[in-house]
Amino acid sequence: MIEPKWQTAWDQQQAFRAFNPGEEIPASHPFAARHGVAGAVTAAQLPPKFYILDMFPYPSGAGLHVGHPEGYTATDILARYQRAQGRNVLHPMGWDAFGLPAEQYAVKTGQHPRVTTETNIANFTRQIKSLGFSYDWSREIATTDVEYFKWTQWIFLKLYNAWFNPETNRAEAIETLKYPADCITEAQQRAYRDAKRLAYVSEAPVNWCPELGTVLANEEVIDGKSEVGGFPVIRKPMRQWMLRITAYAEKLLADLDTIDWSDSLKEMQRNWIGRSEGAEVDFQIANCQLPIAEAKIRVFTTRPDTLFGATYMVLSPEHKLVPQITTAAQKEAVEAYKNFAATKSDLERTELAKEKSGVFTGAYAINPVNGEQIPIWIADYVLASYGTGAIMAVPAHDTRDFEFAQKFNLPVVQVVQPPNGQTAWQGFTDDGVAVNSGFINGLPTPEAKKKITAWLAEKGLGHKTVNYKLRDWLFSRQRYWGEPFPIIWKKDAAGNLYHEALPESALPLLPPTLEDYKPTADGQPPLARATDWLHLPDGSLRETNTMPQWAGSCWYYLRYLDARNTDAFVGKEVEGYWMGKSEVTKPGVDLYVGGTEHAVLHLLYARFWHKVLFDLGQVSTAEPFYKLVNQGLILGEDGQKMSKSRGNVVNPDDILVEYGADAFRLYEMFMGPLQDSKPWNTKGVEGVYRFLGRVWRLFVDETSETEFEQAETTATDKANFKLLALIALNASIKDVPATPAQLKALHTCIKKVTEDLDAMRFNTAISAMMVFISEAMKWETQPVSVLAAFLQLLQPFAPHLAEELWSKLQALKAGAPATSLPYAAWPKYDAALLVEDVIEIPVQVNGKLRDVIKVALTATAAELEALALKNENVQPYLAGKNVKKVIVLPKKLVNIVAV
RNA sequence: GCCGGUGUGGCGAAAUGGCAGACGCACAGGACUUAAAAUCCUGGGACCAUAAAAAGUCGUGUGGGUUCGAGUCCCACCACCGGCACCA
Repeated sequence: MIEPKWQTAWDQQQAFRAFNPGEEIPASHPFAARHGVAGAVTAAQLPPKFYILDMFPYPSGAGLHVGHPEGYTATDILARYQRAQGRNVLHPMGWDAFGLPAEQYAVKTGQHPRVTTETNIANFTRQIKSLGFSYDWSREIATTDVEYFKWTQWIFLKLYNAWFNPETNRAEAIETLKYPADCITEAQQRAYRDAKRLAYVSEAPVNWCPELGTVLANEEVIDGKSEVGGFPVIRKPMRQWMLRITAYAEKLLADLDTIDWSDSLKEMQRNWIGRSEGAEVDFQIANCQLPIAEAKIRVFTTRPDTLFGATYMVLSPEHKLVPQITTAAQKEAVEAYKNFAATKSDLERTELAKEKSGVFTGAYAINPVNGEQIPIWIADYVLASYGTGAIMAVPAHDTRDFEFAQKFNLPVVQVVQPPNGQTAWQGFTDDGVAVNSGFINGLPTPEAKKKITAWLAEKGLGHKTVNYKLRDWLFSRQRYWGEPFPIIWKKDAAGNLYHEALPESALPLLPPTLEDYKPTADGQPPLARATDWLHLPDGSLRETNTMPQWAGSCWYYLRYLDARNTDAFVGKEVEGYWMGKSEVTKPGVDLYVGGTEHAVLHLLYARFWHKVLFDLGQVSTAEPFYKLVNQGLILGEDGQKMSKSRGNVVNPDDILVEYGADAFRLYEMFMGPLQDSKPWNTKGVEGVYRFLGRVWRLFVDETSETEFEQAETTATDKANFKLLALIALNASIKDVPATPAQLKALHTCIKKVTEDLDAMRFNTAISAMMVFISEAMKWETQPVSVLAAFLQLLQPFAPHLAEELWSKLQALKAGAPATSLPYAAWPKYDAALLVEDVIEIPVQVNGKLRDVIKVALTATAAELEALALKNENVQPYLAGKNVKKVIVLPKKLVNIVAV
């Protein structure tokens, strides 16, 4: 009964509304009372902001499991803590509501995905609200709201109408693009412009998943299978929308140093971006009919120092020079191999990876450093999409080249001497000393690289360069339940298709109503079924792809700032206040908590969008999320990952019925460090439930509670919160001054809880409160002031119980006006109250503990040494030995070194 | 293969280089009760010893090292978890 009472009260008061600059603050709101502000105030008049964000959930039909509320509880505790510390706390919640399950359900039943989505959101809302989180629900958003995805489409237009200017090193409006001299006609300029946009169309082979009926981004393909569902993925050439995230590779990498994320997460992003420094080198093709300028093959290598050891070259089967250099004799074999490589699915490519394959083209290239003719092969171990799609093979010092050379009997020439004479040079890939390498002989690898790169540059044969593994982001999906692209397709006079953006005034572009959500018979996306929608009066066609689920989650944290703004995706002043940096506030989101599964997808995409918006002057920080913490997985009671098939899923609803939200919250935090994975144990919930019971019994008079229980069982109205008034406080609670011992217990607890919350050590904070309660239970009288301070510490963890007891305690305080607990100023500890007069000092002999002595705090080093040496438990260990040295750390320990 | 992380009682865990195991679960014993539940109190790393204790020895994945002193720092190895993986 306590929990619904307070949840209702918080709702009615809008207790956790976060106020924007310029927003009307009701004088009756506790925030106004705490900070002495009311009415509309400027950003400068508001207290410093604290933006604490959860990764918003996908509202699935299954509802919450116990993993979701772990992060939410942690952020809620900190939100409440920061509120008590006097911050203006922004703590919002919303829904990542586009997605496949609702669409698949629609395909099966014909029910509109929106209906399914709304039902699921309602269920999630109920579950989340039952946990007593202090979200500002007035800012709730769903990515599927028309008013939300209008702005998602708007941001897409920003990307579409921007290009990355390498000279200024940032994105700029497409209008600033200068055309080359030979770009004259409208069509030429359009083609040039379209090729530069941050959102562009590509015809490249994509990851097609037949089972899901859609393409997937590289990041969504794991081991040749779809991340969702584990279905096979094949490569298929298709026309697709791409986002030029590669233009931001360097910034995405470099700015990791400016944010407070875990090392492992940063490392994952670094690996994904995959920067590598090296050189591009041109190899002339021997005896070639092509014009001299075109008759060369450019390769990328991180080991230019091994150039003397390049004994053959390999092109990817898709390389554009392959048809031109292949000799008549090899034509058939090369064609066959190309077909073989093209039809292989990604999965097969991975499986066949162990065995190298390839075909000789019949052509030769000239090694620029020694003029030797080396054969040119094609092989699928060289990827078309990385570097230049061609390599120089140095079998002696590259594992893959070595395997290939062994299989096809190609020559292997040593050019690096391993530093350790024992190591075989064949297949040695680390740094060493250059040998058999002409003018770089004798140089260690780093110097050899430098010297030969400089030599290549001087001769015009090559230059230093940087490559990234990161690929552009495949941004279109063949789905119904996603944001439609605000794009139309037209034909020019010559009959060529081209695309054009809708004007901003045409937003939002709604998806059409459909009877059938399946793709069309000829493989077109479901939107193509809506012929009325598809065809515009002027003969142009709408784009039928939709955006991926990531689109909505790329910027939701910005919409929360100003969720009901109809004029802009976010107001400028509002954005500046919540994301801005000051002496006390961090730039961007102060704390973002979510699962590690989004390490490279969501977090990379969102950073990319944010950087584009930053370049375009739409937001004020270069990074969206200043501090990020990944909560660990909660495993089932069997220590296995929770899953339906294992039958070890714990439903929070069941725990709530049995133990209540406060115990649930407390247990989730008490299990262990937030970042660690740990198994669920319902018995553990009982432990913290017992603790809350002890808190309750410390405060409450037993007789009155019995009366309440009787009244409750006979009451007709189960939600009659007034019955709670029957419960009286324990007679031992009095408005009297606290004793020194009581103050010491309290302030020890305040110190520990405060420090632990600052460091996000929730489990040890709870244990400190347990220690305090055990202590307080022994007291004959409990001063109101001490218990009130304790309730303030407890409030972030167990807000319902704390509020109820607080409200009763306030009545007992003579004359003091009732303060709203969530806005009561966080207690400060007084270090002077914590000092002991007599302390215990361990005494060691040769590092082993032999006794513990009690001494005055003020005992000097000399006194401690004397006490330790004559200690009777220490004496036996000194017998027959010389005391060589005595280490004395006043207030800490004594260690006697004796031999 | 490469990168990152983690190894502490029966279990979840705690410990600025300074008394290892706080707090909690489970367990055992006791109090209250006709009884049970709830609650309260007590105990608890292992070994050795003992009627019981005290004392003692060992103990933080393994093996070395640094230090007066190591769960904590360094080196090597093992196991598990996560990520990447023909990226030249």
